[in-house]
Amino acid sequence: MWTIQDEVNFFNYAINLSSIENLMVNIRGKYFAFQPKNDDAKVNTPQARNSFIGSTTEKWCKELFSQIARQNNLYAVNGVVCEEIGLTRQSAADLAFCSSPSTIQRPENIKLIFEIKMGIVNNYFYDDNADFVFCGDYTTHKGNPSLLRSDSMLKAIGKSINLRVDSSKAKKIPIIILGNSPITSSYVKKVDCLKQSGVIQKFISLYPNPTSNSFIRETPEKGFETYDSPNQIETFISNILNANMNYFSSMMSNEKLGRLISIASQEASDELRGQRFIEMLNV
DNA sequence: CTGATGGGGTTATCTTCTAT
DNA sequence: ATAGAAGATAACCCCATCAG
Repeated sequence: MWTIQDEVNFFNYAINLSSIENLMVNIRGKYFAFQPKNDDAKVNTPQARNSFIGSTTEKWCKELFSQIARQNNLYAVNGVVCEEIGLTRQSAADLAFCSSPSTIQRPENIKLIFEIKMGIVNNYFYDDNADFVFCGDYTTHKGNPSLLRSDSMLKAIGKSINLRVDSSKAKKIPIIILGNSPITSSYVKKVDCLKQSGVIQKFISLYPNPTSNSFIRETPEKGFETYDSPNQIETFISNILNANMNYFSSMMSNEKLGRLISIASQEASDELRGQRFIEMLNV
């Protein structure tokens, strides 16, 4: 799971590829990951670390999830492209479970899509020994990491909707959002509604203890959950991979809906009735 | 060049607190 | 009871990077 050590590792890795000026903000001669909450210095904060942290968290998730993928006879792949369902080269899937390790995939070989919205959560400063030292959780600095940002939530929801409306070929692919922070109270109802309506199967925080203050650990309908262990993730992922679900949506009159139901009801089993109904919706 | 993505800094607006 | 401060929210903008 996500820890302070992962964030320290990130800075130690990135400092070799970049400079401290590109990674941290200089406040009166001292470098910080974020400006502390009560600091009033007018500082110019670099944006250069963003793409570093983006690629790092995507690889981090691949490592965490690849074992689970293999247990299900699948591969965890970063940057999956599938034009048929709207995953272009410019807007690939951050991480997906596929039946082969290739980044170019056919829709039927993509079994699960992850959208990753993770970043540096805690604050750090750079000390005289060139070490990155923890100096407070996300409540102590001015940044607003991961799923706590409203527009990160909107981006995640938007990308998921893009997949859902681009073609019906993605209807069997569950979508999961991965973060490393809690969510705000204003998104509690929304994530449960997104789960209920099938657009997004779950928002997950991979950071079990982001603060000692109280925070939203999960929502009533489990549209958002904070996971404490890889075991929990494994159970959830295996269940969702075996559920054989369909995404469907529409806007139609009771009459038309009733007509479809009565046609579907002539099939011989629940399995076939469900299948027939979904087929009719996708015309 | 354009346009998209990444995380995240900034700010207008609204709500809540605090000191009269 | 009320004015102003402080805090929270939501959405805007930023900029490095990459693909085409």
